[in-house]
Amino acid sequence: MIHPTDSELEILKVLWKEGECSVRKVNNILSQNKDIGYTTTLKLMQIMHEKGLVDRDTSQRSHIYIALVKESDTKENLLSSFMKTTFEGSASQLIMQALGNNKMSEAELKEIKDLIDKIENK
Amino acid sequence: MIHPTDSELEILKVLWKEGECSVRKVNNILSQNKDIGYTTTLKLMQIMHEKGLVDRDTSQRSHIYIALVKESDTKENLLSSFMKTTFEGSASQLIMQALGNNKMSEAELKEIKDLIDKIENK
DNA sequence: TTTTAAATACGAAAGATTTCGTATAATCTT
DNA sequence: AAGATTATACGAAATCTTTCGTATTTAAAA
Repeated sequence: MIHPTDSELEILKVLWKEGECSVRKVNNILSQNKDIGYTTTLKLMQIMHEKGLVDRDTSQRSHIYIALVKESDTKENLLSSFMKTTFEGSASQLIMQALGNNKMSEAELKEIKDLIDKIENK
Repeated sequence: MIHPTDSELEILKVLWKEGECSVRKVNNILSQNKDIGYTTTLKLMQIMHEKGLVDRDTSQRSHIYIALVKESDTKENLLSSFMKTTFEGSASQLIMQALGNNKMSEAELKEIKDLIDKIENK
Protein backbone atom coordinates (compact mmCIF):
# COMPACT_ATOMS: atom_id res chain seq x y z
CA MET A 1 0.00 0.00 0.00
CA ILE A 2 0.95 3.64 -0.29
CA HIS A 3 3.29 5.03 2.30
CA PRO A 4 3.19 8.77 2.73
CA THR A 5 6.52 10.33 3.58
CA ASP A 6 6.84 12.35 6.77
CA SER A 7 6.06 15.63 5.04
CA GLU A 8 3.15 14.08 3.23
CA LEU A 9 1.82 12.73 6.50
CA GLU A 10 1.85 16.21 7.98
CA ILE A 11 -0.31 17.40 5.15
CA LEU A 12 -2.62 14.41 5.40
CA LYS A 13 -3.11 15.20 9.08
CA VAL A 14 -4.31 18.66 8.18
CA LEU A 15 -6.66 17.29 5.55
CA TRP A 16 -8.02 14.65 7.93
CA LYS A 17 -8.68 17.27 10.56
CA GLU A 18 -9.94 20.09 8.37
CA GLY A 19 -11.49 18.22 5.49
CA GLU A 20 -11.33 20.01 2.15
CA CYS A 21 -8.50 22.50 1.94
CA SER A 22 -6.82 24.82 -0.46
CA VAL A 23 -3.04 24.77 -0.61
CA ARG A 24 -3.08 28.19 1.02
CA LYS A 25 -5.04 26.91 3.97
CA VAL A 26 -2.83 23.89 4.47
CA ASN A 27 0.26 26.04 4.24
CA ASN A 28 -1.11 28.53 6.74
CA ILE A 29 -1.69 25.75 9.22
CA LEU A 30 1.71 24.14 8.67
CA SER A 31 3.34 27.55 8.97
CA GLN A 32 2.19 27.80 12.54
CA ASN A 33 4.60 25.04 13.50
CA LYS A 34 7.47 25.42 11.12
CA ASP A 35 9.07 27.47 8.43
CA ILE A 36 7.69 26.28 5.14
CA GLY A 37 7.35 28.08 1.83
CA TYR A 38 4.06 28.16 -0.02
CA THR A 39 5.44 26.54 -3.16
CA THR A 40 6.91 23.76 -1.06
CA THR A 41 3.50 22.84 0.24
CA LEU A 42 2.04 23.22 -3.23
CA LYS A 43 4.63 20.90 -4.74
CA LEU A 44 4.12 18.30 -2.05
CA MET A 45 0.38 18.33 -2.55
CA GLN A 46 0.85 17.97 -6.30
CA ILE A 47 3.09 14.97 -5.71
CA MET A 48 0.51 13.52 -3.35
CA HIS A 49 -2.06 13.92 -6.05
CA GLU A 50 0.14 12.04 -8.52
CA LYS A 51 0.53 9.28 -5.96
CA GLY A 52 -3.17 9.08 -5.36
CA LEU A 53 -3.00 10.12 -1.73
CA VAL A 54 -5.33 13.04 -2.34
CA ASP A 55 -7.94 14.08 -4.82
CA ARG A 56 -8.49 17.63 -5.97
CA ASP A 57 -11.13 19.81 -7.46
CA THR A 58 -9.64 22.08 -10.09
CA SER A 59 -12.86 23.69 -11.21
CA GLN A 60 -11.97 26.87 -9.35
CA ARG A 61 -8.76 28.80 -9.64
CA SER A 62 -7.78 27.79 -6.19
CA HIS A 63 -7.68 24.02 -6.25
CA ILE A 64 -9.36 22.22 -3.38
CA TYR A 65 -7.70 19.10 -2.03
CA ILE A 66 -9.14 16.23 -0.07
CA ALA A 67 -7.53 13.14 1.44
CA LEU A 68 -8.14 9.93 -0.47
CA VAL A 69 -6.55 7.61 2.07
CA LYS A 70 -8.21 6.99 5.39
CA GLU A 71 -6.54 8.04 8.59
CA SER A 72 -6.92 4.68 10.30
CA ASP A 73 -5.75 2.70 7.26
CA THR A 74 -2.73 4.90 6.82
CA LYS A 75 -1.74 4.76 10.46
CA GLU A 76 -2.23 1.02 10.47
CA ASN A 77 0.12 0.66 7.52
CA LEU A 78 2.72 2.96 8.96
CA LEU A 79 2.54 1.16 12.27
CA SER A 80 2.84 -2.18 10.58
CA SER A 81 6.02 -1.31 8.75
CA PHE A 82 7.52 0.42 11.73
CA MET A 83 6.75 -2.68 13.77
CA LYS A 84 8.45 -4.78 11.15
CA THR A 85 11.63 -2.76 10.90
CA THR A 86 12.04 -1.92 14.55
CA PHE A 87 10.32 -4.64 16.54
CA GLU A 88 10.81 -7.68 14.35
CA GLY A 89 7.14 -7.48 13.49
CA SER A 90 6.12 -8.26 17.04
CA ALA A 91 3.13 -6.27 18.23
CA SER A 92 3.52 -7.38 21.80
CA GLN A 93 7.14 -6.30 21.91
CA LEU A 94 6.13 -2.89 20.66
CA ILE A 95 3.25 -2.61 23.09
CA MET A 96 5.40 -3.64 26.02
CA GLN A 97 7.94 -1.00 25.09
CA ALA A 98 5.26 1.65 24.69
CA LEU A 99 3.65 0.73 27.99
CA GLY A 100 6.92 0.82 29.81
CA ASN A 101 8.10 4.18 28.68
CA ASN A 102 5.02 6.31 28.74
CA LYS A 103 2.84 7.68 31.42
CA MET A 104 -0.79 7.15 30.71
CA SER A 105 -3.90 8.16 32.57
CA GLU A 106 -6.05 5.69 34.47
CA ALA A 107 -8.69 6.09 31.80
CA GLU A 108 -6.29 5.23 29.02
CA LEU A 109 -5.03 2.17 30.85
CA LYS A 110 -8.57 1.03 31.45
CA GLU A 111 -9.42 1.51 27.80
CA ILE A 112 -6.50 -0.70 26.85
CA LYS A 113 -7.45 -3.37 29.36
CA ASP A 114 -11.02 -3.37 28.12
CA LEU A 115 -9.85 -3.88 24.58
CA ILE A 116 -7.68 -6.79 25.64
CA ASP A 117 -10.63 -8.36 27.44
CA LYS A 118 -12.73 -7.91 24.36
CA ILE A 119 -10.09 -9.63 22.26
CA GLU A 120 -9.75 -12.49 24.69
CA ASN A 121 -13.47 -13.14 24.90
CA LYS A 122 -13.96 -13.30 21.21
CA MET B 1 19.55 11.43 20.75
CA ILE B 2 21.01 9.62 17.77
CA HIS B 3 18.62 8.09 15.30
CA PRO B 4 19.97 5.26 13.24
CA THR B 5 18.65 5.12 9.70
CA ASP B 6 16.89 1.96 8.52
CA SER B 7 20.08 0.46 7.12
CA GLU B 8 21.99 1.36 10.22
CA LEU B 9 19.34 -0.27 12.34
CA GLU B 10 19.73 -3.50 10.42
CA ILE B 11 23.40 -3.50 11.25
CA LEU B 12 22.77 -2.63 14.87
CA LYS B 13 20.42 -5.59 15.11
CA VAL B 14 23.21 -7.88 13.98
CA LEU B 15 25.61 -6.36 16.47
CA TRP B 16 23.08 -6.62 19.29
CA LYS B 17 22.46 -10.24 18.51
CA GLU B 18 26.00 -11.35 17.73
CA GLY B 19 28.06 -9.01 19.85
CA GLU B 20 31.45 -8.12 18.42
CA CYS B 21 31.60 -8.47 14.66
CA SER B 22 33.88 -7.86 11.74
CA VAL B 23 32.44 -6.14 8.71
CA ARG B 24 32.72 -9.44 6.88
CA LYS B 25 30.60 -11.21 9.45
CA VAL B 26 27.92 -8.53 9.44
CA ASN B 27 27.84 -8.53 5.68
CA ASN B 28 27.55 -12.29 5.55
CA ILE B 29 24.55 -12.19 7.83
CA LEU B 30 22.88 -9.34 5.96
CA SER B 31 23.53 -11.11 2.68
CA GLN B 32 21.29 -13.93 3.77
CA ASN B 33 18.30 -11.65 3.48
CA LYS B 34 19.20 -9.24 0.74
CA ASP B 35 21.62 -8.33 -1.95
CA ILE B 36 24.23 -6.10 -0.40
CA GLY B 37 27.80 -5.41 -1.44
CA TYR B 38 30.63 -5.74 1.02
CA THR B 39 31.80 -2.16 0.61
CA THR B 40 28.28 -0.94 1.20
CA THR B 41 28.22 -2.58 4.60
CA LEU B 42 31.72 -1.34 5.29
CA LYS B 43 30.81 2.23 4.42
CA LEU B 44 27.70 2.12 6.57
CA MET B 45 29.64 0.84 9.53
CA GLN B 46 32.24 3.54 9.06
CA ILE B 47 29.49 6.16 9.04
CA MET B 48 28.00 4.60 12.15
CA HIS B 49 31.38 4.90 13.78
CA GLU B 50 31.57 8.59 12.90
CA LYS B 51 28.13 9.06 14.39
CA GLY B 52 29.09 7.26 17.54
CA LEU B 53 26.62 4.43 17.08
CA VAL B 54 29.38 1.84 17.24
CA ASP B 55 32.88 1.53 18.54
CA ARG B 56 35.63 -0.39 16.83
CA ASP B 57 38.88 -2.07 17.56
CA THR B 58 41.38 -1.38 14.83
CA SER B 59 44.32 -3.14 16.41
CA GLN B 60 43.94 -6.03 14.01
CA ARG B 61 43.78 -5.79 10.26
CA SER B 62 40.16 -6.80 10.34
CA HIS B 63 38.43 -4.20 12.44
CA ILE B 64 36.02 -5.41 15.06
CA TYR B 65 32.86 -3.43 15.64
CA ILE B 66 30.59 -3.31 18.64
CA ALA B 67 27.34 -1.45 19.26
CA LEU B 68 27.62 1.60 21.48
CA VAL B 69 23.92 2.29 21.74
CA LYS B 70 21.71 -0.05 23.71
CA GLU B 71 18.96 -1.96 22.00
CA SER B 72 16.25 -0.90 24.42
CA ASP B 73 17.31 2.76 24.39
CA THR B 74 17.42 2.85 20.64
CA LYS B 75 14.06 1.19 20.21
CA GLU B 76 12.59 3.47 22.81
CA ASN B 77 13.82 6.51 20.91
CA LEU B 78 12.63 5.23 17.59
CA LEU B 79 9.28 4.38 19.07
CA SER B 80 9.03 7.77 20.67
CA SER B 81 9.58 9.69 17.46
CA PHE B 82 7.36 7.40 15.48
CA MET B 83 4.69 7.93 18.10
CA LYS B 84 5.16 11.66 17.78
CA THR B 85 4.97 11.83 14.01
CA THR B 86 2.24 9.29 13.47
CA PHE B 87 0.15 9.18 16.63
CA GLU B 88 0.37 12.74 17.89
CA GLY B 89 2.66 11.47 20.62
CA SER B 90 -0.11 9.44 22.19
CA ALA B 91 1.05 6.07 23.50
CA SER B 92 -2.46 4.84 24.15
CA GLN B 93 -3.56 5.68 20.63
CA LEU B 94 -0.64 3.69 19.29
CA ILE B 95 -1.25 0.78 21.61
CA MET B 96 -4.93 0.65 20.77
CA GLN B 97 -4.10 0.58 17.09
CA ALA B 98 -1.49 -2.14 17.59
CA LEU B 99 -3.85 -4.22 19.68
CA GLY B 100 -6.64 -3.91 17.18
CA ASN B 101 -4.72 -4.95 14.14
CA ASN B 102 -2.57 -7.79 15.31
CA LYS B 103 -3.19 -11.28 16.43
CA MET B 104 -1.36 -12.11 19.61
CA SER B 105 -1.12 -15.26 21.62
CA GLU B 106 -2.84 -15.71 24.96
CA ALA B 107 0.55 -15.54 26.62
CA GLU B 108 1.40 -12.25 25.00
CA LEU B 109 -1.92 -10.75 25.98
CA LYS B 110 -1.44 -11.91 29.53
CA GLU B 111 2.02 -10.42 29.63
CA ILE B 112 0.60 -7.09 28.56
CA LYS B 113 -2.19 -7.24 31.10
CA ASP B 114 0.27 -8.07 33.85
CA LEU B 115 2.38 -5.09 32.96
CA ILE B 116 -0.65 -2.83 33.05
CA ASP B 117 -1.57 -4.17 36.49
CA LYS B 118 1.94 -3.54 37.65
CA ILE B 119 1.77 0.04 36.41
CA GLU B 120 -1.58 0.61 38.06
CA ASN B 121 -0.50 -0.74 41.43
CA LYS B 122 2.60 1.35 41.61
C1' DT C 1 59.99 -12.99 -2.48
C1' DT C 2 56.42 -12.64 -5.72
C1' DT C 3 51.73 -13.35 -6.29
C1' DT C 4 47.20 -13.59 -4.67
C1' DA C 5 43.56 -12.66 -1.56
C1' DA C 6 41.20 -9.74 1.63
C1' DA C 7 40.78 -5.60 4.25
C1' DT C 8 40.13 -0.46 4.67
C1' DA C 9 39.66 4.35 2.80
C1' DC C 10 37.69 7.47 -0.12
C1' DG C 11 34.88 9.67 -3.29
C1' DA C 12 31.26 9.95 -5.80
C1' DA C 13 27.04 8.07 -8.22
C1' DA C 14 22.19 6.87 -7.54
C1' DG C 15 17.73 7.39 -5.16
C1' DA C 16 14.48 9.48 -2.41
C1' DT C 17 12.69 13.51 -0.13
C1' DT C 18 12.32 18.30 0.67
C1' DT C 19 12.71 22.92 -0.72
C1' DC C 20 12.30 26.80 -3.48
C1' DG C 21 13.02 30.04 -7.64
C1' DT C 22 10.97 31.45 -11.73
C1' DA C 23 7.60 31.52 -15.35
C1' DT C 24 2.99 31.83 -16.46
C1' DA C 25 -1.92 32.26 -15.89
C1' DA C 26 -6.07 33.90 -13.51
C1' DT C 27 -8.35 37.22 -10.66
C1' DC C 28 -8.99 41.38 -8.17
C1' DT C 29 -8.37 46.58 -7.57
C1' DT C 30 -8.42 50.97 -8.95
C1' DA D 1 -7.93 48.52 -19.10
C1' DA D 2 -3.49 48.52 -16.39
C1' DG D 3 -1.25 47.07 -12.52
C1' DA D 4 -0.99 44.44 -8.38
C1' DT D 5 -2.04 40.23 -6.24
C1' DT D 6 -2.54 35.33 -5.89
C1' DA D 7 -2.79 30.87 -8.10
C1' DT D 8 -0.51 26.80 -10.45
C1' DA D 9 3.24 24.49 -13.14
C1' DC D 10 7.73 23.13 -13.68
C1' DG D 11 12.37 22.28 -13.07
C1' DA D 12 16.06 21.97 -10.54
C1' DA D 13 18.92 22.73 -6.26
C1' DA D 14 19.78 20.90 -1.64
C1' DT D 15 19.81 17.26 1.62
C1' DC D 16 19.79 12.66 3.25
C1' DT D 17 20.48 7.86 2.58
C1' DT D 18 22.19 3.98 0.19
C1' DT D 19 25.24 1.89 -2.93
C1' DC D 20 29.38 0.79 -5.11
C1' DG D 21 33.82 1.44 -7.89
C1' DT D 22 38.59 2.12 -7.38
C1' DA D 23 42.85 2.80 -5.01
C1' DT D 24 45.66 1.45 -1.44
C1' DT D 25 47.30 -1.30 2.28
C1' DT D 26 47.96 -5.54 4.81
C1' DA D 27 48.32 -10.31 5.30
C1' DA D 28 48.50 -14.91 3.62
C1' DA D 29 50.00 -18.38 0.12
C1' DA D 30 52.85 -20.28 -3.24
